[in-house]
Amino acid sequence: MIDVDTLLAWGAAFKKLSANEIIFNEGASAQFYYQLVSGSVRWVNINDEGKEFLQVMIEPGECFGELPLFDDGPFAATAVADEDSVIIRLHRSTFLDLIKENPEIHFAFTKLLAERLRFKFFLLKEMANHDPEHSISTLLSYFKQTRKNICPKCNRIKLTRQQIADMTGLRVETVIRTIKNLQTKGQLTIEKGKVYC
Amino acid sequence: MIDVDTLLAWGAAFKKLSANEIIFNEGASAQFYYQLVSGSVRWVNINDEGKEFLQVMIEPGECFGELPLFDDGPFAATAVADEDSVIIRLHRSTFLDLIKENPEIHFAFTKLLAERLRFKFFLLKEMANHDPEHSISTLLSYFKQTRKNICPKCNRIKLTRQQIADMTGLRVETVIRTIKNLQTKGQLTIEKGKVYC
DNA sequence: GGCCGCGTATGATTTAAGTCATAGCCGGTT
DNA sequence: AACCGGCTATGACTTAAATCATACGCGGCC
Repeated sequence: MIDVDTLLAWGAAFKKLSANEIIFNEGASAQFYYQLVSGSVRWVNINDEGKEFLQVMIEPGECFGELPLFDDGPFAATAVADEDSVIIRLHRSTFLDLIKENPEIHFAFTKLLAERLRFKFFLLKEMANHDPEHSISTLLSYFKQTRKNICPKCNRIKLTRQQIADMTGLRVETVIRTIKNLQTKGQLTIEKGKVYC
Repeated sequence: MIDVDTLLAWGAAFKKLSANEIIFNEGASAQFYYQLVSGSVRWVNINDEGKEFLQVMIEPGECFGELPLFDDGPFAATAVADEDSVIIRLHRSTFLDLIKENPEIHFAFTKLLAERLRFKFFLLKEMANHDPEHSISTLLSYFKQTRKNICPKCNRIKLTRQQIADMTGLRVETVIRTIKNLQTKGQLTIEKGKVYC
C-alpha cells in the first residue's frame, strides 16, 4: 500500500515473524499500522469451538488491521502469520499524521476500504443463498478475476480446501465434494489434488 | 453524513421518491453521491430467483451507494425506496471536489467505510457458523448496541421477520421459530407479534 | 528407507433447515 | 361492518449438508 521507503522515512520498523505467530488479537485496540513485506498473513475470527473463520489472506505489499486506525474501534479479527513472514509497522499517531500530510495516500486508503467493502458485499450475498456449489464457484471466479490467492504463472488456487471451507463456513468434506463436482462440470481442473482454474 | 446546507451550497438537489422506486441498480456506474433526508431506503442484491438479500437499511441522514465514488467500480447493490422518501444528491465530480477541499469530511467518509466494513466482518463471521439462533441473536444485539433499526423510545426492532431473513439468508419460517425460541429463553420479548429487545 | 503429518478422498448416517400447506391476526380501506 | 393484504404462526414432510469413520497420497525429516 504505502511505499516501504516512505514508511521507513516516517520511522516505521521491520519485524520478523515465525509461522503461526499472532500479530494482534480480535477485540484489542490498535497501536500500529501494519503492512506485509514478505510471507503470508491470515486474518481470522476464532469462534467458541475454536473453529477459524478466514476473513482475508494477506499477500505481500498489502496492509492489514487498518479498521481501528480510522474508526477507533477494536480489531475486527485476529492476524496470524501463516508462514515465516516479515512485516513493517508504524505507530498509529504517526500514520494518521502521514495521511494528513499526504491526501493522495489518504485517498488510496479510502479506495482500499471501498474495495474491501465491495468484496464483503459480494461474499455476503453469495454466501447467503446457502448453495455450496454457487458459493465456491463464484468465490473462485472472483479470485480469478482479481488475481488474488492465485499463482500468476500456473493459475493454481493457493488455498487449501480447508481454507476455502473456513472462508465459506462450509466443512472440508463439502468443499472437497463440491470442487469435485465443479471439475466434472468442467469449471476447473484438478491435478494431483491441486485446483487450477 | 454531510450537512444538508453544505450539500445545497455545493449544488446538490432534492429528489422525492415513492415507495418501491429504484434509485440505482447493482452493476451500474455511479453519477451521484446520495444521502437520505427522510423516509427509508433498502440496499439489496436480487438473485436469479428474485430473492432479495438485504445488505443495509438506510436511515435518514445516512449516505448510500458511496463505494463507486471512491473505487470507480459498479454499484455493489440496488437501492430501493422502502417507503415514500426524500433524498439529496450531488454530482460525483462535485462530491470528489468537496472532499478534496474538506479533509475532515474526507476523513469522516473513511471512518464511515471502516465502520461499515467492520459490520460486514462481523456479519460474515456470525453467519458462517450456520446456526440460526446464534446469527439472529448476535444480529439483534448488534442493532441494540448501535441503536440501528431500533425504535429509540420503545426498543422495538423496526425490521420484519422477512427482512431479518433477507439479511441472514434464512427463511421466514426459520426466523419466526428462532425468535420464538429466543423469547422462551428470555433474550427478547414479543408483543402482538412485534419484537422488543 | 521408513515414519509422520497434512491434505485429500469417500462412504454411511444423522439432523436441522428448507419447503409446502394452511391458518390466524391486525391495521387500513371502502 | 365486511373485506383485503401483509405479516406472523404452526404442523408435516423432504432434502442436503454436517458428522463420523476410515483410508490414501505426498513431501519433509530423522
